[in-house]
Amino acid sequence: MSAALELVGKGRHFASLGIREVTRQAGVVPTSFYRHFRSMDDLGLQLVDELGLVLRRMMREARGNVLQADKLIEESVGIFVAHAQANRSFFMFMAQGLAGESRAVQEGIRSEMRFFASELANDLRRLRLMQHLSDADLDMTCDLVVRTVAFSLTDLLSIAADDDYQVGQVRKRTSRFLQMIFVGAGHWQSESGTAL
Amino acid sequence: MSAALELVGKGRHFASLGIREVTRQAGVVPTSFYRHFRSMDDLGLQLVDELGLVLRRMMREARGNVLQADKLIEESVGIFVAHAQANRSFFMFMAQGLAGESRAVQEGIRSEMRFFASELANDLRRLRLMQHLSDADLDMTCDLVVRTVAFSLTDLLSIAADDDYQVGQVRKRTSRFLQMIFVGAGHWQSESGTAL
DNA sequence: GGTCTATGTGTACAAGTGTTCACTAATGTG
DNA sequence: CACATTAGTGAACACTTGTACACATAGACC
Repeated sequence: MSAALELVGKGRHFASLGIREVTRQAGVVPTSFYRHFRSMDDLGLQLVDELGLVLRRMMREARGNVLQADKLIEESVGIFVAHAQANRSFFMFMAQGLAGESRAVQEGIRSEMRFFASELANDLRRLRLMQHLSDADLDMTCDLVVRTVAFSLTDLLSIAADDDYQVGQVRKRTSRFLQMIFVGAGHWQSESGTAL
Repeated sequence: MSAALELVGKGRHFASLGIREVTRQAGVVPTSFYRHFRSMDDLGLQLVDELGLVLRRMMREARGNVLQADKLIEESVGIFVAHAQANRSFFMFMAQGLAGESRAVQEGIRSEMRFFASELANDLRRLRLMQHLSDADLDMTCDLVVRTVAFSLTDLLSIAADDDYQVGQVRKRTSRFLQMIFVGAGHWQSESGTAL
């Protein structure tokens, strides 16, 4: 699994990896592959499971570190970016998998994102934020937030990991996106029938 | 090029396609490939160019058909969904390419999206909408809109093309996302420093 | 009609592919 | 200690792959 991630981290697409290639990178003979996985799709699925762990660690850290509510967005985005940088290959795999060729992997990643969104909704409830929104509307908002962050991932992964200026730009832009979404959420319902 | 698209439409990932496979699908001998393309990456780049045409056709239709401003979002999303359905393989290629393994294709698609966003901004200006936003803020808003729609693409492409109910759901959800964004844009600046 | 260009064909080759099978070394458990 | 399980090995198989080269054909243009 690490070997596959390393190859992805080097710019390869998961869908184009072969069994021999992965085992070669792992410094192991091709037949050994079958001791652990039935197929490449299987490996992909197990990677999705591990991705879930990475995301949960990230959530835990975010919950611990975001203290003052007025910088909630900036700090959360910062933590996200930091984790994405620290686990670049993992997040590349995630970005690839969303439109990948294994339906199962695709669904797995999608489900991780749903989980993430619902946890975010719970956190907002716990913090007594956005209390005027119905449950459904809060869920929708969080879904939109998670999608927006996920898309920023592709920005982040397409620039050099050590290009601090560009990374800063991505962080700033993502924060503003989220601010706009939350401004919209703040004025939701009251006028959701008007304008445009 | 059509052959490659057909394979993508069948669920394959572009990055995993080989020259022989594509030419086989095209009903032509492998060596013929080199008459038209230098490599698979090259083929991908030409597909991006053609994708640009598809997107422009879509914009033109949207501009022609969106008459009453109060249904602007619903109608635009409807047109987008219709085009995505009619050119499923093309849009699959686009979704794949965003996190694909060819840097050039990636950048090409990204650039098409930027163009799309800037055209959208121009249209809004022409319609005298969102006039309280600075140019930069309008651009940002349109960027966010385009990203949101692009992400909906992955929802759309992951469900059966003839599942009208689910397609309707995607359309409805996408519209609500955009509404929320525009509500946010409508209240931008005035209070962009407050709350959350 | 002769020539040029674009496209496609057939053969060939070295290298890489997924999978199988029988074998081996290490590990922890009774 | 004996034994079962787990992880790794090496050789072999039938294919598939990218690419090179010389050759064929059909249409456009003088």
